[in-house]
Amino acid sequence: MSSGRKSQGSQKIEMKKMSNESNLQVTFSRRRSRLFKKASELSTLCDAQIALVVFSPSEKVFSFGHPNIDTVIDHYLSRVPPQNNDIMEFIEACRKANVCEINTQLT
Amino acid sequence: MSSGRKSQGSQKIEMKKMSNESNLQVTFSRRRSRLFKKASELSTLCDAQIALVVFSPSEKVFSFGHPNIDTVIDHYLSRVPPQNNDIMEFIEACRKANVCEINTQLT
DNA sequence: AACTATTTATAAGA
DNA sequence: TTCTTATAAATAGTT
Repeated sequence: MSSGRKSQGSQKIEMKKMSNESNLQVTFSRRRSRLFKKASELSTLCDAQIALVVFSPSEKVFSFGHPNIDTVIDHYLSRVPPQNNDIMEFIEACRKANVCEINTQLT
Repeated sequence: MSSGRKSQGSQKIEMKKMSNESNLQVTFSRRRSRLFKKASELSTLCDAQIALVVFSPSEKVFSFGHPNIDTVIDHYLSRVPPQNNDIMEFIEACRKANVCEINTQLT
């Protein structure tokens, strides 16, 4: 006769790097997409600014931002050194323009 | 006598900004902490590089990074313009040193 | 902050 | 790889 249950359902797993490479790939793909979904929901429900960047073990990059990832990253980076706003603005302008007039005198 | 059920359990909610400010605060706090937990779990289980920044509606900032948020952000930013690596390296060096020798000749 | 009914996520197996 | 299934975790509303 049948062995009964087809599955034991979700089991707790140890919080350490998964050793089985195939399982790791599946888990990464599933958890990554759900993480981005949750980030998106949080930004929608609560109007929160969010930046999320994930690199896979194979260096593929996934990103999400609300309202825009670069704006949020700029916001985060510029928050750190308040005394350097001139330079931060210059750096942001460089990155946005994708070109850098490095001889410009700012000081 | 009692009205019976104490709760109807989790109800689906519309995916739009919550109108009730008090509910929004509670939901933001709960979902934010779970989002960071999930990000941390993903980085642990799959050894993925992750950067997560969240600004609350009141501008409080929360961040997480594995192995380090600045490393991941640098990685993300430098990835964008492959033709501008000299300038990107210069910009990163500026930010890390928290000072910028703006007259340096790179070209 | 704790409770609870329900929904969602999850891991393993098919 | 996609689907199923039993279990675990998250969630929204209430107290």
